[in-house]
Amino acid sequence: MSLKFTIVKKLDGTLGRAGSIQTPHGTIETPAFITVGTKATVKSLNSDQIKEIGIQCVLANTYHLYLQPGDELVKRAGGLNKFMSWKGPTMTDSGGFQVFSLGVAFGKGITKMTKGKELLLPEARPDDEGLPKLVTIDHDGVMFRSHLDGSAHYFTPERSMEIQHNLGADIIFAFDECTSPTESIHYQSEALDRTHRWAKKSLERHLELSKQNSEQSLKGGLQAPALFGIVQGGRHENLRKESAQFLADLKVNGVGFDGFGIGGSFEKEDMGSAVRWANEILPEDKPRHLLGIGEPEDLFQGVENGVDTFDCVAPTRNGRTGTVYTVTGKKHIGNAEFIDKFAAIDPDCGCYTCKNYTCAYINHLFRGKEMLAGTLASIHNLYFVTHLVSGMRKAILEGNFVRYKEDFFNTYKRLS
RNA sequence: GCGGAAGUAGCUCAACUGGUUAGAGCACUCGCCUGUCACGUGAGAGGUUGCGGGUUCAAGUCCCGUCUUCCGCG
Repeated sequence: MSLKFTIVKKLDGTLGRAGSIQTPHGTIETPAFITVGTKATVKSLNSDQIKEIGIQCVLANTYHLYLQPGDELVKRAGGLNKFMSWKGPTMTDSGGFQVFSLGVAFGKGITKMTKGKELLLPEARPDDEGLPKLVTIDHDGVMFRSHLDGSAHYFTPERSMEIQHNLGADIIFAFDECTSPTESIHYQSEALDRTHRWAKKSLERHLELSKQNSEQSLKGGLQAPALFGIVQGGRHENLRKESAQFLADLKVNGVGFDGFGIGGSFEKEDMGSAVRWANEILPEDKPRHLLGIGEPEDLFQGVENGVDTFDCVAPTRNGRTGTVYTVTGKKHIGNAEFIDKFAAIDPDCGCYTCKNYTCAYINHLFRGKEMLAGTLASIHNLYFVTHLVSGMRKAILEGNFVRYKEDFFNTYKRLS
């Protein structure tokens, strides 16, 4: 496999560690925050801006790129890196999250992270009646109805691997079923069996394709990616542990996964323990990615519990919709208090936005619905989160992680 | 000066022949967003219906007066 993971230093008394992941397109120093670029673009930013922020890696999406412009086209373009003109490491998600986001979550306001356990009660679940259904799950795969034009597309683990190999990211993920936090333990268990069955099929097909790829790469084709298996199991300790063990042990012709993703949806307070259950079992010498997690408090929890990389839409989506991160918490930059605040979002921030623009100006851009608004806020938010996590790495290496965390939460308050 | 039309939320406009608590869009205020269906979305505040009389059980709506604006004619 084309990936090498090295642990440089561990965080005493926890599962945390600082290390590096070497990929064909460069090294990711971990812990690291990875930026989401679903459709081969970090929304509103170009490659130079992504690089200047200090972003190490971009994660794109299989389902979206398969629908548009098509994985074959991306392959013809020379792969994801060339297509989007990004020289650093890349990942692609398998489409497993869309089983959830376009499935049971579609149009119902259910999110990956629930707040308040009442949502987990069956009687609080929204009714299915009259709502559009874009996903049908069966034993072998998932039928998606395109959110773009309604056309039907059947995804299997094998198909997801083929698409991801065409896209050509450095790290790809097994096709899984991301379940809703509102599902019963019975359903979670059933879904987990599916995810495990699909994990094996993903690995098998991946190895076949890798063999073909390596023959092609001698002739100048794309290098074979590394494959991460995904741990599921919802909020349940036994399922999480079972899943971690299954994936850790899974081998095809003596070859296992190159790393692991931890997926699923959580009740806010349960996330840390769900991650710990998995990471206590997953092999220490393989990298672990926590899928779709990204608020500052969650990132600290993830790192302490042994997560190496994260991806999350929060910095970019929040930025585009007017919420910015500051050392005292999140703020709505479009609010009236910023109309005439002629100072940077954070005077001590080193990002391009804070070095060049005032709150008043960004407030004006949001009120005027100017495109630059989302760009400037995204730059700031990505810088904030990226450097928060790289700061954790530095703190682990220097042995002052606890103080780093305390200093952060001394001023940072959650909005809600 | 004469004739006509129109005055309803900050703005643009609704409200069948009089009939509950005068609505909507935008703007405004405040939320929300965690492997992107997303430059998305929810809620709230905001009106003595130009002003003054009258008819009626009941008036944004009908009548009279008055003010303002627009159009046409002098």
